[in-house]
Amino acid sequence: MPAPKPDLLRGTLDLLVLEVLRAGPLHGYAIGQQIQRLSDDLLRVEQGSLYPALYRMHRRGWLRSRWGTASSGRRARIYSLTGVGKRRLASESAAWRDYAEGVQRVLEQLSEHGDS
Amino acid sequence: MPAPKPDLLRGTLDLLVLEVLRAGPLHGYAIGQQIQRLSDDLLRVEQGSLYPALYRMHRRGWLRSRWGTASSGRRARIYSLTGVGKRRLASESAAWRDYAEGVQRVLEQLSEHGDS
DNA sequence: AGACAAAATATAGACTGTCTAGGACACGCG
DNA sequence: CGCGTGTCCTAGACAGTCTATATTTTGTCT
Repeated sequence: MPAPKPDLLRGTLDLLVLEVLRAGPLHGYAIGQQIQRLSDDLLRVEQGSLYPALYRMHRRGWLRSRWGTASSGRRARIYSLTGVGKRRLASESAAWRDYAEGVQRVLEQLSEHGDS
Repeated sequence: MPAPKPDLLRGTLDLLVLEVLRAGPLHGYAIGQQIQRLSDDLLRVEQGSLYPALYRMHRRGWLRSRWGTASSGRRARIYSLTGVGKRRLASESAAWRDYAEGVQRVLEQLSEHGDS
């Protein structure tokens, strides 16, 4: 059962939320499930992490929100990307790729032949 | 100039240090430079992050340390992996791969065709 | 109908780890 | 002899996730 390292989630949660919303508006609870589903259960987001993250991103203008109805019929706060959010998604996405690439290089120890 | 997202480093710094030390003992200052070099400058670790991380890992028994001499001739604290550290490297490495894989799947949105 | 589980939002407080911003010391070189 | 730089060290600010708990509404089971 996932939720492995809090410190790994930190730094990627925003990216994950933005990416999930790229496919269309969704409410908070569903966003969490979608992350879990899309990642084939490799990732899990606790509610106590998700909601504060959504407020933060909303406050920063990356998300828009309105009250609506979930597919289950219950009331829910529906989030969608703003223009700023879309641009943010692009930059977070690029930052992640660079970072992951950097880690990968260290793990493979490709460089280093001792020039100088 | 790197050092892009503190929150990305968090969760991988331990892994990076362990991995660099896998190639052999090294002192703190050199570990930081090695991470930067191996990653082709994609990654950068501040001293204020590195030293506390080394103490933490030492305290947890992942690293062994002794006073020695850097290649420059100055005194330096040389770190090396313990048995626990090697095992830790393996598990951190696996956790990273799983996590990165999970993020990748979300970014590609491969699953989900809307069955139900 | 009534009870209970599940969906969905919400929040407080603890905890942990990185950053900025310094300071200290030793060595080598001009 | 003084200065730069390699090297170590630390305090405090800050941000974000976790655990835990509460609340409301809907659907389901007997």
